[in-house]
Order: sequence, then structure tokens, then C-alpha cells
Amino acid sequence: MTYQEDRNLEKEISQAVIRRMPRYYRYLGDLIDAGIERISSNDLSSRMNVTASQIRQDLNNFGGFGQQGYGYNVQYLYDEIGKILGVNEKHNIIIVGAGNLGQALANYVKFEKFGFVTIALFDVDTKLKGQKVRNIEIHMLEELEDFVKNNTVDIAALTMPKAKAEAIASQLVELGVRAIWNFAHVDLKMENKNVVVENVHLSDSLMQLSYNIAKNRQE
Amino acid sequence: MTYQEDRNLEKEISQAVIRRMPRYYRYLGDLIDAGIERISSNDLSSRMNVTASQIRQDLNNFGGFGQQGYGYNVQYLYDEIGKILGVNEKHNIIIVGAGNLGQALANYVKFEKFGFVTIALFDVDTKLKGQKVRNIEIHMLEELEDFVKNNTVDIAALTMPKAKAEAIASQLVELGVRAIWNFAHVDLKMENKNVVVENVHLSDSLMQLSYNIAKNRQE
DNA sequence: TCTGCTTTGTACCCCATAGATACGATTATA
DNA sequence: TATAATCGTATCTATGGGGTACAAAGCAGA
Repeated sequence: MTYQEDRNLEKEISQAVIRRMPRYYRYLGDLIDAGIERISSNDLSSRMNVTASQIRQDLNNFGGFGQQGYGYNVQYLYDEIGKILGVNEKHNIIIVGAGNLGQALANYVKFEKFGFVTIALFDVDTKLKGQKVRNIEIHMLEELEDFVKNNTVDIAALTMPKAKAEAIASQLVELGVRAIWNFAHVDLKMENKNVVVENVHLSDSLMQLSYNIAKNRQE
Repeated sequence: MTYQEDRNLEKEISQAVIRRMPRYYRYLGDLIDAGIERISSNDLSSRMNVTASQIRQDLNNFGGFGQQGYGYNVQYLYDEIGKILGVNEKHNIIIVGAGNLGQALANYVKFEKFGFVTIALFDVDTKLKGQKVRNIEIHMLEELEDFVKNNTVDIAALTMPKAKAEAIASQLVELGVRAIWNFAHVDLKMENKNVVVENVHLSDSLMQLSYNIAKNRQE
């Protein structure tokens, strides 16, 4: 059996599970802050409003982190989930589009706590040239290619209008960027299977809220 | 049969379907911009990368919008989905937390195209007092209660640090706000069943991306 | 050490949802 | 008018989320 075949046999962990992991991570962080050292799946389940069963099954996708009769050590579990999510490794981010949203992301200090460090912003607006956001320089878009070639860029956050998003995404992938955090109002379908994309559609979220407002009013 | 019993018999439309509707809406908007007047479920399915069957079934949850042998009229379907999502009604938004993210949301002109109008921002920072973001005034947090009592507030966007989020959410609900768009890094569990909450956790999304980067590298 | 309690890891089951297939009904189009 | 296109809808299958149950393992107190 080849390595690839072997890997194919491994049970793929569904994105539904992955989506829940940051939430566990967040609650465990809060528990640490509260000075709590151990927790049972049952206790955690009532705090998080999910079932204890689901917690145990989710965690078991990655290995047995608990002990019968004891529960989970909060700090240990926090660290392990951190490793799973890659939160301990440093990730360099560039932000393309230095408008309000781009600058807001650059200012979000909390991301750095998790190893996500913004190293540059880019924009076409010459008025922004050379300006800094929290010591992070805003470059002109022409400099993008050189910058990516000469620096390690793990993630590119796209916060420019949708008209330009696809072209820039392609350019970035061409230059070797392997992760796109897309805020533009399009679905980026990357041909290259080695590229991962995470879309954040704020309008979609707002519309879902709007639907639920109307539904709620009706009931 | 009472009205309530009758309503209970209606098949509840799952949130999975609702989540897809804004995406249909977005593609239809693009089709309108491209001057395309009619479209078949088959054609749309290849553009959106979902099955034609799912499109027809999703739309049929809300009624028959198409015509056999013709397909769907793009403008009509766009308008109908808009109605379903409540995008044609005006929604007044207040933003609590006038930091970078709050100001970024206030600057997002596109939301107004869908009827979501930001009417005020609030913050505790006295330096911001009286400043305006795109003609929208930043108020002090003390003024929140009066403002909500004297204005129609459909949605409150929370963009302040998590420490204050729960208290302010409770206050807003107390004052009659029925929809919370939460960007703070906590899960808001509202006691009041008449309140709808939509959480946007950017960190969670970033961590999911991070996991997929690591997974992708491994394969 | 022994006993009873706690709690995990895991097997098994059910149900919702995605998605395929199929087809009658209806409309467009040549 | 005949043929092709296409919706609305019923039915079926596969997948996965999530609940229930319980044996195994460790903890804690006597």
C-alpha cells in the first residue's frame, strides 16, 4: 500500500467538526482565564449549549484527550486544540485593500495572540501610500508582486471591491500564496487544488438575519 | 383549526436553505448586471456549482417562480428572493462600538442598497464624541437608551470588546431591539425567544482557514 | 486496598439533508 | 402543430450530524 492510499483510508474529518473547534478553543480559553483546571464533557456541554456526546465525539476525531473519572485538563486540551488549529505556528498575513475593512483587520490585535501577524497592506489609492496602520505599512498594489516574492506570505486577506477580487486572487496564487481569506462579495473558485479559501460574506449574514427577523415577527 | 395550529403544520424551512438564499440572490444580481434576462436551473447550477435539482427544490420551498420550457425570469426571481429575505424593507441599524470594525461597517455603502441603513454609532471613547462617519454621528454610550427609545432600531451590530457585549446586548433587548448582529468574541445566548442573533466570529473563520492550510500542506 | 462514583471512549441508532433520477405538465420555438 | 426545453414534484439513496447507551478506566474516600 502506497503512502497516498494509506492516507486515503484515513477518515476525513468533516468541515462541520472543524468549524466547531475554534468555539471549543474559545470556551477553554475563557475557562483558563477563570482559573478552572479541569472540566467534564457534561459540564462543558451545559456551558456551550451542545451535547456532551458531541463534545466527546468531536474531540475523539483527533485523539483521546480526556481521562475517565477525571474529565479533561483544561490547559492541556486548550493547547492540543491550538495545535490542531495551527494557532501556535506563526502565519504572515497581507491585506489587499486598505479601506475601512482592511484597516480594521490590520488593527485587530487579537489575531496576533493566535499567531496571525499582518505584515503589509496594499491599495491602489495613492493617498494612502506610505501611511501606516499600527506600524504596518500600506504599499501600492504595483509592489505586491515583489513583496510576495521577497517575503513569506501565508494568508492573503482580500478586502477590495469584488470587481478586482478574482484577478488579484489569481495573481496571488500564481505567486505562490496558498490561502485566501476572502471578504469580497464573490465566491472565489480556485482552480488550484492546493489553495484553500475561506469566504466571509457579511452581506449574506445580514440577509440571513433579516429573514429571521421577518420570520420571527410572523410567529 | 386555530391559526397557530395551522402555522405549526407548515413545514419549517431549514436554516440550511436560508443560508443558501443570499447566494442565489447575489448570483442573480450579477446576471442582471450582465444583462441576462432568463436562466434555467441547469444553467444556474453550472455557474454556482450546485445541482439543478437543489436549486429547484430550494426555490420551491417558497413557491413556484419558474415556468416550464422557459426557466426563470432573472429580474422576477431576484425580486422575489429579495422579498423573502426582507431586503426590500428598510432596516435601521445602530452600531455599538465605533472602533475600526464598527466604522468599517458604517462605511459599507453596499448594505444600503439592500435597505440596511446605519443611523448611529455609539462608543465610550470621548475623543470620538460628535465625530461623524459618512455623515453618521458617533454618540456616547450613555445616550444609547434615549436614542433607542426615540428612534426605530431594527438591528444592533455589536462591535465592542467581548467583556461588554453581554451587558449591552441585554440592555438593548430590554429596550426592545429584536435583532443582534454580533461581532464580539462571545456567543450571545438571549433568553428572550423573540430576539434573533447572528454571530460573526472572524477569529473562528481565520482558525478554520489555518487548519485547512495545515491539512493541505500534509496531503 | 477496596468500593462506589465519575466520566471517557466508542458502538449503535435515528433523522435531516444533499443530491440523483424520473416524469407529467407546461411553455417556447421552429 | 410538433418538438424541444424546462419546471414542479415525488421518490430513493447516501452521508453525516447528533443522540443513547454502556463497558472500561480512573478517581476518591474509607
